[in-house]
Amino acid sequence: MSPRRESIGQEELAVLKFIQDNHPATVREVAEHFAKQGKARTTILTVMERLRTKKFLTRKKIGSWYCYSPKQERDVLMKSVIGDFVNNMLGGSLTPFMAYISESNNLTENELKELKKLVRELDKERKENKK
Amino acid sequence: MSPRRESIGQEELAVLKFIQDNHPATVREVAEHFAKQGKARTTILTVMERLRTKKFLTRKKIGSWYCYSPKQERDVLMKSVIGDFVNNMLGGSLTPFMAYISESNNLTENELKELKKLVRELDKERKENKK
DNA sequence: CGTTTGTGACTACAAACGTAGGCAATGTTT
DNA sequence: AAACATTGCCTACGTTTGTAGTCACAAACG
Repeated sequence: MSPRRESIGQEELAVLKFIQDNHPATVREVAEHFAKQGKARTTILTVMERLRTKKFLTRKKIGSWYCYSPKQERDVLMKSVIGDFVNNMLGGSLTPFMAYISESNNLTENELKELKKLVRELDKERKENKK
Repeated sequence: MSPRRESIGQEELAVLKFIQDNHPATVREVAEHFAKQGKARTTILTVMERLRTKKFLTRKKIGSWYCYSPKQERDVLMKSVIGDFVNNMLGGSLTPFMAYISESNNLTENELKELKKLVRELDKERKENKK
């Protein structure tokens, strides 16, 4: 009876995203980037090793240092992060999310456009499945 | 430099939701409900007290025992839970969320209907703001 | 009134995450 | 080769969340 969420934390995600955009990456490269936010080199190292334990990263020795690469693409990762959130926190329902979008007017022009496209697609699928 | 996320955990949210649906509630009532999931009475007590510390619950002594009530309505709470998630994990962008909805076909008939309504509303707002 | 039961406060512990220091091995520079 | 820098491993500590035990006090019951 202990918390075993086996998920990913905020900082871990930040590091993982950076590596997804800059792989293969050494610890030094990643640490240099996050040094701007005051993070110590060993902090980044620890996070990266934890991400490796959790199977979000792989590493390979090239020459005399390790190069890390992501196991999954950005969109696959985000899908699972969001899926966990929806299941664990929203109880699987998307309704609260729509309320959120509707009440906090913070959709960009582009996001609204995407949303419309999404609705069209879903609608089309729905009709095809109905046939 | 420590994690100060000041948010709400999965189990805490479950307890809070139950209280929102059944307030005012005593610890005993809540504990009885969660006993089905094997939770001990003191576990629920601890969670409820933590929720009180975090200002999600208030309590009032009625007779000789405490009655707990939520500080906020369900939709307000969910809005802030989702807002935190979007800001902390998605970096403020809703795009990944749309990708999630689009790829994991798990919208109910009703959710799709809500989504369409949402788009119509947003569109109308957008046009009015443009004027 | 004494015993049993309910209730709440306090304490505790494990796991996950964020953070980082120390140190040894390896690489670089003069 | 000696001194200095880079890199990786191990250990550690604070906070948050999930879980629960102990204990004291209050209430109920016989």
